[in-house]
Amino acid sequence: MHSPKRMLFLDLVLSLFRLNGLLIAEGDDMTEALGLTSARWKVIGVIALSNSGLTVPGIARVLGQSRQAVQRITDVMVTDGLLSYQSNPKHKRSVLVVLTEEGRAAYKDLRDVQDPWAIQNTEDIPIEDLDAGLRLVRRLIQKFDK
Amino acid sequence: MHSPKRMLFLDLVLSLFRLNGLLIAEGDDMTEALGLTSARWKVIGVIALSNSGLTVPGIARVLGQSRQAVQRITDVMVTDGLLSYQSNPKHKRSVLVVLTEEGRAAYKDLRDVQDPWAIQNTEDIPIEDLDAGLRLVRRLIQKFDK
DNA sequence: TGTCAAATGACAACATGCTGACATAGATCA
DNA sequence: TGATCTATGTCAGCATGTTGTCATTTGACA
Repeated sequence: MHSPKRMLFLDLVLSLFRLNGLLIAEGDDMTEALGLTSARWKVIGVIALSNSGLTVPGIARVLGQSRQAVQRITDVMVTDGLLSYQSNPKHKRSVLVVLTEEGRAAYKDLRDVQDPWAIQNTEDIPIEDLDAGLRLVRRLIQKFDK
Repeated sequence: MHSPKRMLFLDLVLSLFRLNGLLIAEGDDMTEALGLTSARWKVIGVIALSNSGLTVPGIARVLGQSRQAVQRITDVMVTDGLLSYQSNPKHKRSVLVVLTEEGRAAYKDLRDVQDPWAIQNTEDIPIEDLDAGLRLVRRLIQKFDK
């Protein structure tokens, strides 16, 4: 008991909570001028990265959130003109969520602030460290994502 | 642009969001039978690990959250008998938050489920990997925690 | 000591996540 | 085909986080 490994892991988990909060705060600060929030640029990012259209439950699966939470965000974003719903040939009720012109512009603006941010905050971190970290995170995700 | 490092970092950030949600879900499942939630065992953990007493804003600083959010949680936990407020010799208004008997019992129960969980989920991960991951996370925290 | 900035408590409004419940559409299979 | 299970939309309730505001207490400093 009190094995170093166990303590290390619990420390890692608590630190991840902390980092998560800081990253969301960073993202919110960064996109405040664009009228975006963390919940919104997550959705915009997922849609922009998908080739074919995505449904609301599809976005939720990518983000690992409930479809209801995503639905609420997308509804507001449609009202705000960033997204639009497009009839889905594969499903009568479940529409596809796509970026509007305004949404694509927002994604470009997002990239314009996000890229320098990413570059700046990794310039003193070896790429091997980032890669190893990503592999560990993915390994843990796979472990907990049942 | 589109440098591998930048893409790697953004991928890492998105994966961290995903992992954060999964860890909270894990914690909630694990402590459901104890009548705890993620917000509550975070608070209990912080208090249990502190030698001297902590004030509400102090807990908030450790967790990296707003004092208002922590205040609301602790108020409910006092009502539920897990915590109690103790007059603070150093400050007339800002009381110390301490664990009650019931709170200490809850912390023990928490440890009883958390320890096996930590051991089980790290048995196939080299301690060096965990250590490297923690160092990376801490490095990023330091970068964003102004 | 007197003043003033920072810390704290308290309250409100709001954003974002969750789960539960129910009806309907889609998919699977005997 | 028909029965049945799964996926989805929708609405509701709730937990947890944020920010903003204002009064009060602390603490630092001229």
